[in-house]
Amino acid sequence: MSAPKVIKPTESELEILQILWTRGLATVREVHEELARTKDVGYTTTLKLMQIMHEKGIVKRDDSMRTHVYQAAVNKERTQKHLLSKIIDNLFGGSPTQLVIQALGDDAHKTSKEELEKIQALLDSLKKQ
Amino acid sequence: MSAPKVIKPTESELEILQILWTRGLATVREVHEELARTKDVGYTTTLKLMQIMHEKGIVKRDDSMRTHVYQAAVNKERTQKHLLSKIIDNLFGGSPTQLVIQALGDDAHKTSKEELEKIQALLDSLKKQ
DNA sequence: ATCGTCTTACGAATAAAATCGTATATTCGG
DNA sequence: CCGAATATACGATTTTATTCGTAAGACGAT
Repeated sequence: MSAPKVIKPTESELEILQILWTRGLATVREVHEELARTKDVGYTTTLKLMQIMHEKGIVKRDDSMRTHVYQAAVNKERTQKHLLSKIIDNLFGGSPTQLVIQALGDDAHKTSKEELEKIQALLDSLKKQ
Repeated sequence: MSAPKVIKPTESELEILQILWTRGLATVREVHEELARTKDVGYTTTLKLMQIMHEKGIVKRDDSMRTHVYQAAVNKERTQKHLLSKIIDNLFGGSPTQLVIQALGDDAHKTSKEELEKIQALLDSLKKQ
């Protein structure tokens, strides 16, 4: 009867989750170095963030070693879906179509021919139902 | 030479913007009553939020009357695109395709046949280019 | 003119997020 | 063994967002 855990990572937490989702396992140092490539942030800040995420249950960690090893504790797709659903409500008045249209028209992220085909395939299968 | 203004409304601000985008013009009272239908919030909270948005330049207002009349000062599509772009980076590793796939598969917002057709049309026109 | 209502303004309390300094422990090279 | 480097823990500060109480002015009805 446990309520489906509400997932609401902050922006910073999302950055870290992305790294963990990609790498699977990672130490604070590894995560930090990846973060530091794109933003100016101190090591202890990253550490603290990951500790907080651990308290919240967003990440798991193996602390049997001196250097702890972290991994995401929340499912990537589920988190994406959850947040996206909120954005659809918040920003697109509940219409996923509007969101899709804006996303495909986003000049900052050109969609390649191959990707269009992928979407086409999904569209086809949705239309069949 | 003005830098393209960075638009970063908070969640609460977004709720208000949605109302203003729909109505065009609205008083604090009108916005508040619409907000109050879905969440429990005090009038002065709404007022304050809209005042802050005014300071930030997110909304304009006509204060020639005692009851001020507000309207959005930021463009809807541009704001959506901007925020979406950030989400694509933040949550989908830069791939709009992934976002589209998740959005179309969102059970909380079933996509109707008509909407699928709309997306199909957009897809067709993108493929031509 | 007065009362009750509605308005904005303003300041303050609370909460949440992000940042970092310092302390302490562990490890490793020499 | 000793010192430098590296790790975590912890607390404090800063920043941003949210919420609301209170005051003061304007308005309308009586």
